[in-house]
Amino acid sequence: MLRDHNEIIRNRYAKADAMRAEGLNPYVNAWQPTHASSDIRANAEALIADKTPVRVAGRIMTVRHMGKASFFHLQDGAGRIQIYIKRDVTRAADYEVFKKFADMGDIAGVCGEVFVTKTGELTVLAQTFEILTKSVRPLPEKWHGLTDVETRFRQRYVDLIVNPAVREKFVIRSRMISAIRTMLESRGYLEVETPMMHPICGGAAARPFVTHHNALDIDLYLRIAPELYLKRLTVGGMEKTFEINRNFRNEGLSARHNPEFTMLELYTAYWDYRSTMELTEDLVRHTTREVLGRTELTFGPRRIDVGPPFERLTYLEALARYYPAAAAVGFSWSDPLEVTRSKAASLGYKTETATTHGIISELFEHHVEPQLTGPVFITEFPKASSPLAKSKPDDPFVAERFELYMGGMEIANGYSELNDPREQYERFLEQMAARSSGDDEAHQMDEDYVRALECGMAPASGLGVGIDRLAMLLTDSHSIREVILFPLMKPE
RNA sequence: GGGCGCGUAGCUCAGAGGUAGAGCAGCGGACUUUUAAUCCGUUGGUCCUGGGUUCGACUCCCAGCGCGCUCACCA
Repeated sequence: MLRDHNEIIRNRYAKADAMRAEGLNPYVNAWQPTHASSDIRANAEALIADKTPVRVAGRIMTVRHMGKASFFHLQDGAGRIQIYIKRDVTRAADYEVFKKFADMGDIAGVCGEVFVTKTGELTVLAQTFEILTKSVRPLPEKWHGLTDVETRFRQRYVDLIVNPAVREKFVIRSRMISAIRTMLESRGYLEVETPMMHPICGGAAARPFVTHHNALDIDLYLRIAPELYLKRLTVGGMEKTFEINRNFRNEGLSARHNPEFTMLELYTAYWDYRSTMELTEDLVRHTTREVLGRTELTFGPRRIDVGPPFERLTYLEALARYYPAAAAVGFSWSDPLEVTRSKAASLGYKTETATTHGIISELFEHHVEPQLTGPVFITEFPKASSPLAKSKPDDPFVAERFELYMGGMEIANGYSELNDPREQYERFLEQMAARSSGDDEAHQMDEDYVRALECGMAPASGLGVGIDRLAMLLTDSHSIREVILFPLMKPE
């Protein structure tokens, strides 16, 4: 791989060797800039007026040779600044270095005065020029850049060099997480870190990755969710906690799924899901305003405004509104399986799914979810699919649970936490029964978690937010891979 | 896993059963305010891999690999 050198690469390695032969280091140890390109732009008038020399460093991106003078742009972390290098101004030895050794893609340092060219571009007139790092591999061309999706992800470093919009997306992602963290801290939440390696896999319904600890000779699961550990902290008296970190699910890849993805989970003692819904709304609105400076989002053809109060619909209301045929049939969580199946069949929908809630979920995901531009809270999920959630006092089939939908995607999920140890134990038993009848995503029994609940967990409510999906919304990205720096790829 | 599509120079892309093409990049030359700089000249290829058909395959066929879209899965 590293030896597949073509003529261009061989020539550039030869230039690096030639530099060494002249006593120049093609990979210098350090070089201190005084200004970023953005600093020069921000202070342009003063810098031009007092002729203060500036030191800037960056990657040579476009070169225009004109005999005994050249223009090029240096690209640094903040943007680009044009450099003018000319024989009768630049130190003679440095001018020679530029002529003999500099290539597009090299990282260079320049010191000089700031001026404006006659075409009006802010420019540094180089008094000195140094190559700080020799680049030997040619960059993609300047017009079309790099568009090949596979190369963009496999060689994200090249993508970041030549596609400024890509960098911008990851800046937005970082600011988004920072805004979330700041807001939660200001509201008294404590950021914690819980294990990524779990002896018992729980907190969600998903297939796990399995690994092995040699010294203990035990299998461990990469976590599919931090939920059960965070609620142990609630038992321990940590009343407001959150964790922003990776979850791992051993499932297929899609535009909305990467096997490792980032989740915000938070827990608040003494709250129920209604309060958590309000917090979720604040969180999304505040973060959007903080990062984008507005509340309106463009997501493909959709316009999403997180400014006004979020709409709220129960699960079955949403099904009825967005799939009117289902309303006519009238689904109910309390229907026996055969009844639900025949109702679905009357809609022309045949399924092998073995539960009432499973069939209704399929209809919801297929017919309703894509239409939920939102922001909209869907509430009152079936208890049978929410084994860690508290049920509604007045409806034994429904859990106090909500999900937030935006852009046709599930963004967040929250509920009132089940804290009755006996009921939790029984729900684990039901999950184990489902597991032994073939549902390999059902929860495992977690005896210690039940023991923790036996100590008494204050009433509490929790929230999970898909950070990658939120980043997709804030950056108008339609694949999760656009907001994950190094998405999973098959090895080359 | 199924279906559809793609894989040609460093990059972006044409092409076609009979010598492999362009632009940009690169290399050589002219040019001291250019910015897709311009002008002259020029190098560069495992046409994804392996089989097959054929006098001849980059092209057609089969298989594989990688990628994309999509369906399934992901409540």
